[in-house]
Amino acid sequence: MSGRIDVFLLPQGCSVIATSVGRIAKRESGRSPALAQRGERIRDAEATREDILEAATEEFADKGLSGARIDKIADRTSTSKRMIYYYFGSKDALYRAVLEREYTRIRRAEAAIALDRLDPEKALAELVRQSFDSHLDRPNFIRLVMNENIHHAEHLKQVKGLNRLNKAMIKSLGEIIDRGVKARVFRRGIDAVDLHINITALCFYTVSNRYTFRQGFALDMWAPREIRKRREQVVDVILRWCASA
Amino acid sequence: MSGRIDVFLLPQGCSVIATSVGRIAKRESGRSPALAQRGERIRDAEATREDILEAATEEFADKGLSGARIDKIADRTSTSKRMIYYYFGSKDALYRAVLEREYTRIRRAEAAIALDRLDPEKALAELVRQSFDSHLDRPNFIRLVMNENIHHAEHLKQVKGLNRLNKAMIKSLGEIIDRGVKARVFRRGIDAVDLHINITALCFYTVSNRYTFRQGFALDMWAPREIRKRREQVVDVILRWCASA
Amino acid sequence: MSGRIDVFLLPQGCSVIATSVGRIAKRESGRSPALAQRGERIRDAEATREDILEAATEEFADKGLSGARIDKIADRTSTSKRMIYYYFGSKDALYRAVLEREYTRIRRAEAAIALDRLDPEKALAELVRQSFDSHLDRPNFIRLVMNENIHHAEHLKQVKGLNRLNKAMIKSLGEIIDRGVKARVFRRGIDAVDLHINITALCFYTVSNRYTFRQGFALDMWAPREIRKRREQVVDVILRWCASA
Amino acid sequence: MSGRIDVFLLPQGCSVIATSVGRIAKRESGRSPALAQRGERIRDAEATREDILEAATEEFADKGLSGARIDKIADRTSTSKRMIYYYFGSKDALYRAVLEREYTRIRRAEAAIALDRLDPEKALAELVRQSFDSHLDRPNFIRLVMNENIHHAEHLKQVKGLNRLNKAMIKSLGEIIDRGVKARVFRRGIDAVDLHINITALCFYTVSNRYTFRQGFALDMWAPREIRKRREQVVDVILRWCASA
DNA sequence: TATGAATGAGCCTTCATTCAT
DNA sequence: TATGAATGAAGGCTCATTCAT
Repeated sequence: MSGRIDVFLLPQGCSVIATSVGRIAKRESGRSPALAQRGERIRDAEATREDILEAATEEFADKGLSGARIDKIADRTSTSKRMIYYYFGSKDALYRAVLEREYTRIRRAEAAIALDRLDPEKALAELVRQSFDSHLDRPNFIRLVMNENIHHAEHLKQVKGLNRLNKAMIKSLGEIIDRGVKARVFRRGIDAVDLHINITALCFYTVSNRYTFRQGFALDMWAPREIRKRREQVVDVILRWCASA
Repeated sequence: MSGRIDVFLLPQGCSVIATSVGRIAKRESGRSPALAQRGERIRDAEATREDILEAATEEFADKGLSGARIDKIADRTSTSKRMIYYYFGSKDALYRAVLEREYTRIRRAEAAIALDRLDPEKALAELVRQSFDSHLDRPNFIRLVMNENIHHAEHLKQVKGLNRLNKAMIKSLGEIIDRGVKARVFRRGIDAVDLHINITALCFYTVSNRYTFRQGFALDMWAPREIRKRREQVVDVILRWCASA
Repeated sequence: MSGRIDVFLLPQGCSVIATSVGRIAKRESGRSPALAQRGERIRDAEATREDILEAATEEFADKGLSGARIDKIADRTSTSKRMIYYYFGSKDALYRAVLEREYTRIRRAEAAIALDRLDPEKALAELVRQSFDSHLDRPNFIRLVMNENIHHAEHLKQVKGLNRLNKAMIKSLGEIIDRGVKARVFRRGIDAVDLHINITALCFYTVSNRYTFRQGFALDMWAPREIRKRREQVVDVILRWCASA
Repeated sequence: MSGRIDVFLLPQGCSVIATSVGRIAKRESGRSPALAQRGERIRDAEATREDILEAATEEFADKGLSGARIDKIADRTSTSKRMIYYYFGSKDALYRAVLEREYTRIRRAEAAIALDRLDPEKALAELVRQSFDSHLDRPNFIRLVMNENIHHAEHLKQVKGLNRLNKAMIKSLGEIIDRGVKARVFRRGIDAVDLHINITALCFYTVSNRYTFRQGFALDMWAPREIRKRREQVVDVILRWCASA
């Protein structure tokens, strides 16, 4: 149950690694009854919280904040509606908890170290691929981000410690650029934040606008064949943009 | 009746020109009384419809379909809530009317002809700039598109005649590419649809993810200075991707 | 344009003859233009009234007073909703007009004279059959009567001159009874009003409770075969009740 | 919990016994606190349901489905409008629940056994009297049935298990007829269903058409004196119809 | 006589939230 | 920690009716 390690470029421009935390098992035995009970209680509480958050994430991603229904969330849950209020207090607070969890679920990328061993072009290509896959793997998160942008990020404002996450990513990108410039494979003057924006824009759009695109072009950007082609194209766009000469 | 001519790359990939139709003037003179009276009636009805649509566009873009309030829309209007139902029948139908209007308001680009006179690189650069500006000028439309994507474009499906709009844009891009390849300034093998996706992704993202980006980076992509820089950067990314050698 | 002559036992116990007044032809020629125009106007007005009443009768019978929709009535009409108000003033007034028309459309039965020539038993049998058919032929009227009873006949109260209609019927029944008693085929002591109630009850129920009966018995009382059988049975019940010995 | 035992001839032809279940008392003692508490809860819910149904029956009988007002129903209740939706979901569903309750509230007639001891004529007379009284006692039910017939029983269709109720009544009637034929007091060839229709028609009409009758005849069929007379007359009509010779 | 546009009142229904146990 | 019952506020929508021409 390690969770897959997952490099992610935050839509706002942060490369990270997500560990998909599975639901904590409800009961574990082998302890003194009292302790076990207490432990179970705690675990149960955590499990219930997780259960609710999981259901809420689906619903909020699907319907947006106002479109989501507490009743529907409760239905997807093994507990009752009342518990949602017991644990989270209100619909808005639950939404913020979902938002926060989705953002903080993403962890720093130890994998970034591995990139150091590759030559700059391959490192950048690999980073772009990982970013692309990370976007593709979490459409619910993308939808939550879209939802936040529609609402001027008014709820995200109340979630703390976001920009900390981005610094590491920018640093990684900066290092790769520097190495590339020294190796004369990348041109001078590329800003790490700009690079990040361009990578993310190309990745994000592929996931975010799937449905309206399909409506206008009768072409599904998510078909396996299209996706493979698109991923390499994004790599191509980025590498050509950075290339020297 | 000119309105500003507005090249627009539909998020799904269509370059067009939008003519922002303002509210039709209520009274025009110089006709026989009977006809004028009849004309006024009709114009009043049309004006009321437009009035409602304008208000609804704001509200729906701001709050999404379920978050929008008919009462709020009525408040922004010079008429009453009842009239909304008189003209549109239901909230959903009003939403679809807004969607349809926002999409069909965009017209074919006569300006495309002008691009023919420029050399391929300048023509492409100009097209990208126009696309960029078109996205920037219509944040409400962008938000409606985001909203549709969140909801799997289920409402857009009911709007007819969308892909027709895209063909012209793809054709324009294809012609520019061809000219560029012949002039040996663009490399071979660039697909017009791919080019369109890349242009749109970079433009769309700049507008769509403004708020979450600002939250993560403490940087406003829409500040005039940033915008000017970003527009040229998008041009740069695209031109480098197409460039030969 | 005679219309069928139609003996009817009013649900409250009145045997009458209805002449189904068809819609008045809209245009007749052969007069001076001015007069013709005026005439047409008048006829048109009458025709419009009839048109509306016809449509309203259907709707009110089908949905009841509160269930009926002015819009629906207007749709069934060749004129507009506005005209309904022009001619009748309000929904309630229209309903009363429908009620009054349905009741007064029924005329005295000249056919009753014909019954004089038959011997008492045959005369009574014939009267019952005519009553039965009259009920069967006008289900809309039956439904309006049911509706009135649900609402305690509060609207019927405002319709004048009803009981006048019943007197003739009671008189006819009385005469037949008298003849029968004299001829020793009917027993003494039968009250004409009671007789009328019993006839009407048996006829009315056959029409009025068709649908709930069908639901409870999976048997359609209106099937041609059933109807024929039922009609003779009603005759039988009444004759046996009146028979001497 | 006895309720009055009430032989009823369903308007579609079913003789039954109704037990008018009043509102269940809110508190009963003599149990363990926990159980009692749980019990009270359940009883409260049931009591609330009953309370609503009782009020709704009045309103629907009085105004019909579309004429009835949820607000008015709530006003007659000790709870709120919101609770109506909590328990029944919609106005239509509430109406169906009322219908179902009114129909199923009627139970099989144990009293029918008692009829076995009477000779056939007295048994039939008694059955008719009971049917007559049952109709008289439940004018609201009669009005609901009328309402259903106006609307082609479209809501009754969705209520299950109706015709089961009728079988017992038809059986009882059949047995009495058979006994009467054997005893040579009834003639041969009387169909139980026909008999049932005739009984019900005469009873139903007395209740259903009270108001229009009063309007046409200036005579109240429900006046105590009239009622007593009418009841015996219905018995008379039925017995004469069945009589041998 | 006729018509399309407009409207206020009120109705059915939903939703997030809290109470009592 | 957990639960079914209860609720006020408000939202979408409908309806008979009237206005302006």
